[in-house]
Amino acid sequence: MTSQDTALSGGKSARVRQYLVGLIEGGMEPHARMPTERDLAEQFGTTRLTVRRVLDQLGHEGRVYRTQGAGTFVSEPRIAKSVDLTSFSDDMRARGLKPGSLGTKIESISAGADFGARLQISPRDAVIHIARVRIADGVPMCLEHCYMPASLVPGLEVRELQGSLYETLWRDFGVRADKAEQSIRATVLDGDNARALSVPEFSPAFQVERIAYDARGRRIEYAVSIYRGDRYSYDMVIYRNAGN
Amino acid sequence: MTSQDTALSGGKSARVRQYLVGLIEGGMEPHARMPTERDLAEQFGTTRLTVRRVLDQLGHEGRVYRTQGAGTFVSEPRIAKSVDLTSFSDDMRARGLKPGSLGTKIESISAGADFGARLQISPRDAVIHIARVRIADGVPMCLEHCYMPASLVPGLEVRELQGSLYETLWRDFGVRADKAEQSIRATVLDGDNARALSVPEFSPAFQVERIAYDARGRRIEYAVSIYRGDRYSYDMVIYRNAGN
DNA sequence: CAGTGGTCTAGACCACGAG
DNA sequence: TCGTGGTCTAGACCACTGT
Repeated sequence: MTSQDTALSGGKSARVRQYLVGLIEGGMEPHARMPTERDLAEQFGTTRLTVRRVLDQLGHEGRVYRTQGAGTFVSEPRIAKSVDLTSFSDDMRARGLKPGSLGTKIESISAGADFGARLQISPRDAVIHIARVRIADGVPMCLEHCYMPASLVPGLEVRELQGSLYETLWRDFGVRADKAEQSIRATVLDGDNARALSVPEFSPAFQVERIAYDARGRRIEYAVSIYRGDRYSYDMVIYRNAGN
Repeated sequence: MTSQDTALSGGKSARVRQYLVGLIEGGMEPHARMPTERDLAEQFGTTRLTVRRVLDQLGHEGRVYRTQGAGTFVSEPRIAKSVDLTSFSDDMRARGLKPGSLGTKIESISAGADFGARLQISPRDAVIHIARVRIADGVPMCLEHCYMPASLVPGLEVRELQGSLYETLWRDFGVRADKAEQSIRATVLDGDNARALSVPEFSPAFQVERIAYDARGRRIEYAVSIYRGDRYSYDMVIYRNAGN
């Protein structure tokens, strides 16, 4: 849909990206200079434009920073990549933790006005509701409620949900989440939620609401998650845009 | 530094962007189709690449969405542009509120180990500390502590800080914030902070830490802000990236 | 000054959506 | 089938950094 997809497809950008990510993760020191755009273009038999799209994207993800006239440099690793659409599983693995779930429940309900509006389906359509406690290295991190049009995931079973929901959607149902709108709010945990996350009542937490879309713009998921505030932060790189 | 700057400079992208933002804000209905890339390129005497950079950027900002084969469409307005580097003042004005400050204090301190490291200056260098309660339509929204190398803002006075700090930096000191690394945490308000924001103790809040850079990569600001959780949310559009 | 990233041109072909 | 956005080519010139 935008240049992000570059690396998903089999284009040249993908190879350039893999190479550069390999460099970054494979031992380049922070603030070390990356190869120049022109060198990379020649090395991969492509043009600067292609290389630039990849480097700009890596810049957005906070993995490199670029300075006109000087070069492109490896960022310090502390900046996370929270402005990607990632599954909880991938997120935890990227942090070196082992993701898992507790007490996964699946039910089918009718959408009603609320979920109907959010998923843009009829209020009478069936919706699959998945509730899970997500854990990392055995520690509860997040309470997750996910709602999907039942027509998208016929016959979804609990046992398919060991790992990443998005992986399951893609592997078993050919549905791919490409984009999402996400809203993050600050909240405190009430008794039930606090117990489920093994933290004291009134602990700070994030409430994250998300609507995910596939490449055709169809809404495929509405999710509400509660993340422990003591274990989570959102780290991002932001740029100044035009004054509009 | 990246394509964002396009619209800051006087290039053709700027004109295209202004035109498109004008269309979006000037009455196009949500989900209405925007002009095609080829039409825009012809209209502005430029190429598709230039138009595409602008449209991709607007997509990232959540103002339009794009579907291959179908076109580019205006987003529903509810998605905010929180992944921009904006000042509190601009942010509030974009929401239709009148920004202001209460109890602004400026002091000069020596950086010490902490601010020295964060601003990458010597611990003995002077640092300007600005503390303010930011208000919108007279209502306290946010507590802001901002630290800048004193050498960047010689002679900065309280009276210059009526509006946006970033505007003051640019207008009076030629310093422009182009990029920032930002970390958002969930927290609860203790007594003093709760009183300053006129909310009950233990209310949920965001703690936002930010290091701002200019185009040359120099650190120009370290800021810690506490935002009321009941008045604030972070809304963003996120895309799925390569698997890496 | 040489070399880097930033912007832009003028095309091309492909993948996909809708009629 | 036609028009859309997605990817890519092979150049060009400019702005800026660092020596």
